[in-house]
Amino acid sequence: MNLKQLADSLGISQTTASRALNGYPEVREETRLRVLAAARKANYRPDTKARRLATGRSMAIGHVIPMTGRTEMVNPIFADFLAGAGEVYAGEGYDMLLSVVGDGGVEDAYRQMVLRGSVDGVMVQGPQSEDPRIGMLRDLGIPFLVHGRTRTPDGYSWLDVANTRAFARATEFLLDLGHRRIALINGQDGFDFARRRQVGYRDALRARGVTPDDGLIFGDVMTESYGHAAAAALLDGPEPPTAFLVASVIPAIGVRRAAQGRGLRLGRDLSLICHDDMLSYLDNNVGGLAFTATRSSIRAAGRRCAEILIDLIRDPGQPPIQELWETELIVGRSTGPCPLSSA
Amino acid sequence: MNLKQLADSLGISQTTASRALNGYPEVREETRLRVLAAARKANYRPDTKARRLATGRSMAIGHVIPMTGRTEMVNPIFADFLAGAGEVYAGEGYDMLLSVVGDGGVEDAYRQMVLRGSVDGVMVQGPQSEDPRIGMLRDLGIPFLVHGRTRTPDGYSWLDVANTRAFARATEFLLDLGHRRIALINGQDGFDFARRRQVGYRDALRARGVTPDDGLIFGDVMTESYGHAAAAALLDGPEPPTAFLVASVIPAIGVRRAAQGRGLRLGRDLSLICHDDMLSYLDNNVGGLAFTATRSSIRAAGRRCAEILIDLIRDPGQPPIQELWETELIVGRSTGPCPLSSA
DNA sequence: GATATTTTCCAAAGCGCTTTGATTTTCATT
DNA sequence: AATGAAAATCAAAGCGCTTTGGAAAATATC
Repeated sequence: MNLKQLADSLGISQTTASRALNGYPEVREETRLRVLAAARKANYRPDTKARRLATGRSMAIGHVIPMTGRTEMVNPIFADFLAGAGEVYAGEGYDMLLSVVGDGGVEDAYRQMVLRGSVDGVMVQGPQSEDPRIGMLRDLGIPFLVHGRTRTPDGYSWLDVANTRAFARATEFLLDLGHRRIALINGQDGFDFARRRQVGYRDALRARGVTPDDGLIFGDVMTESYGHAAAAALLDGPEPPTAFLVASVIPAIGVRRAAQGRGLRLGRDLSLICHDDMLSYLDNNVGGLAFTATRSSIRAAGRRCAEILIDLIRDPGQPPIQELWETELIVGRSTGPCPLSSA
Repeated sequence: MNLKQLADSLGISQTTASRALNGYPEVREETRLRVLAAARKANYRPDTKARRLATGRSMAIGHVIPMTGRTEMVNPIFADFLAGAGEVYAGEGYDMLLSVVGDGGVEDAYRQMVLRGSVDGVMVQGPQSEDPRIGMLRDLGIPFLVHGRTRTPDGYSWLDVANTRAFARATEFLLDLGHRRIALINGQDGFDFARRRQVGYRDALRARGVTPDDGLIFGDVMTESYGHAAAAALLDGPEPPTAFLVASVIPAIGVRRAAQGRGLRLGRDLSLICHDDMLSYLDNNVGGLAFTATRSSIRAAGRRCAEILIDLIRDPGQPPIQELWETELIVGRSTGPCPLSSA
């Protein structure tokens, strides 16, 4: 059943039928109801392929999720972000177009989407400190929103959490508890969020007269086993840290495993603060993991990013929208005074 | 730049240009090269919106991911499955259309996609034992593939792991180690995979003369805190189990936390086997979590599901394709002889 | 060299919708 | 009843591509 058939069956023109369905005012109320009723009865839905061509809008937003490295990992954080964004898209009538590609193909995936006119806008996740996608998308002239920032975040729209401040505060919190040897189990080098977090950590240490020790700083893809391996190496080393600052609950679980495997209890023998993206399956509330954490919902970020991007699509002329979210520092049971500080 | 402009700039017809680009034989090799060169130079890509309307194929496959319950959780397992499927789609020129909807809107989301002609086929994840989506999709006459099965898996295409056998084997393994009180920390009731796993568990117990105890069986959304809560309740109860059979590494991490919080070490004081979907960020290999596990890569399943679905789309007349995957039982460090069995 | 074939190209139709510009109908005004 | 304005409808063009049914050019056959 297509529009023509529907219109014919009612003895009206396609134009009128189309207008009735799309809520245009220039159609008599009685006619509109007739059309609506017939459409419902026939289970008619306008063909998106035709509608998109006719309107020139594809009513879709592109996401590209990269598979990182040899093991082809897909960040679970992306899933919650997608869920948040997807919620908003659904509500606003947009489709989400997802492209899963190897690390090398990310730029090309975006270019394809845009050049082929498959999307009205694209979302950029996990920007590097210098990220070629941003210049490319600007050149292509497509609305886009970056979740995160680059080193010099000017001239484009983004939403980010205040990573530097979050990690500075967390570091200060540990310093206040007497910790001096604080390890940073960071995300992968190159990502700007990791850079900013390290800046916050280093600045906070220096502000208290503690010289950052490069031997305490690790950076890698944020898996459980990475957290375990890093913590194991440090704890078995000559000068183990008394506290850990960890970039995500996932490696934090690995750190905890390493600690407990050595008979160390978090919050007593060892302190840990992690950044908590509030992943739904790894809930870190009172009944949950209960890590002390800097917290910010990645799903809420996804929702807001979707809203902003749709806004950008609807009004492409406006100046860049930039939004910086503060994190909460919530105190769990994984932190405590430095056991050596009285010694 | 559109096809007409490209053709005009070369002084040839749209037809010829189209054929040259799409690799049809009825165009001189020299002409083809001219067209290809001009297209590359102009950075031309055919507009998907137009192409889709013209061909009648949307070259897209629909996925619907539900947000479960009040807390609106999105299964991280879906992310790895999507990644696997997405890989194949990209290689075959299909787009992935993702719809994120509340539990109640799943059916409607599928119906929308199909009726509006946005997709050539759809993927069904996480089927319930009786799942209305299957009848609906069959009625709609769209190619679809189910990852998992319903209770009576006839007349449609699916790919599933042998859940019953996997959990029977795992149970037997624990029985062999002397365990008799084995808890089942299952997935949520209603999902067929959970039902089948429970069947495997119960059958294996009964086959050895152990009467299943309903007090040892839990079922819920597979979060970390669920695993923790269930294990805590059991361990603090009057007759704690000596072994746990857990539906996923995520709740298994929660079980481990509950155990360790009570001074119990996995593999010595308490045994645990979980099902491992081989999530990339929660790798359970030698260096990783090292749970004894029934293992099957969800990402590989995603890949294979995509292949089958594309096959189904290309040749819709064929009989249903059904594939049952066996799991591996890999022995980690979380299992050991029942400490009470000698008592 | 004339005819038949094959190869190469083209004009035009069509995909199912939206939207423009014109036309008809209805209603208000005198 | 005549006129003008507003409301409701329609025919047709157009979105950018693919594809059908010929036509023209190149090649083969006699």
